[in-house]
Amino acid sequence: MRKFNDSLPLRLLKAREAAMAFFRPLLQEIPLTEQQWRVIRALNEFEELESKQLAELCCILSPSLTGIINRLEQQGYIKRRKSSEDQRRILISLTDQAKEMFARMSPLLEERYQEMTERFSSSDMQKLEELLNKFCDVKP
Amino acid sequence: MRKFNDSLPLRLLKAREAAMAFFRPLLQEIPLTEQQWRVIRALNEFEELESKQLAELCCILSPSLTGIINRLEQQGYIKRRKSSEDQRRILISLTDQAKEMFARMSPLLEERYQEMTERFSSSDMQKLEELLNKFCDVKP
DNA sequence: AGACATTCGTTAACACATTAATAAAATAAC
DNA sequence: GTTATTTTATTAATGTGTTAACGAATGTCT
Repeated sequence: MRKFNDSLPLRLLKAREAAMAFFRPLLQEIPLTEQQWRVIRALNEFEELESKQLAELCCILSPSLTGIINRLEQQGYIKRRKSSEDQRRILISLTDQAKEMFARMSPLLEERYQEMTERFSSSDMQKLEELLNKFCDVKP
Repeated sequence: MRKFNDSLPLRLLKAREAAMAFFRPLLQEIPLTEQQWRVIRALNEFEELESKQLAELCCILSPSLTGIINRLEQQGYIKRRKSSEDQRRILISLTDQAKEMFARMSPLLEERYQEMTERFSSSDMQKLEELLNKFCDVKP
């Protein structure tokens, strides 16, 4: 029988923790949670998104996203508007305040990402990313 | 600038989801959460553990573990006793009921693990595990 | 048009994650 | 031996993950 530590899900969890250790300190200074940053990062790239698309991109389930959106709106980082064609859809985008904050923070986070890559190994990182991508397509 | 989807933490998150998709259905039938199963799995291997060791092994922070332990005790899966030398320490072990349940479920889960490995690629799996282990040692 | 099912966002209920603070026991300092 | 420090588990407070259920808006079908 496989030993406890050999479980893949646990290894993935630990690896994620190791990665986040590089970014958490910076995010805490703002302060923003990891998920909040993920949402802001997605909105920075795609300008305006529906709640559903945002959930898909960020891998956040809609009930969680509802809360995250509310808190980000409260903090003045995002704005929401209803789609005119489909009154169910809600379109979300960054405020100017959020764009400024993102412009200030992203170089610092990018720097940490570089440091992480170098301390690991640039080629191993590439190989790891490939394997992870391939593994994500494996379904039961 | 790196594109949204290229973030390593996000890839690790997605990969973990892909892996859990193989096991979740089985665990839900018991029913047990993923974290509860991780705790039971550790206790099955190490017989009796202190709360602190358990947290370390399972990558669960102690405040979370307190709740998990309480619920597992309520369900009759674990028992706790105080260490006689050090009255702070709490020793935790599986009940007979839990051992039976584990013996019944673990072959089924092992089977899913095998299926997951085959659908991915046995050699890629091995390579992935190596890279993950190496990555976990990278610290800021 | 009116009954029907679908889709989207939300709420509800519970479990867990994270940080800070606390209480109790053990250890170290003096 | 009493005080200060450290260690261990817990509680508190807030944020997120997960499943089920709900209500409103749209789409479908006759």
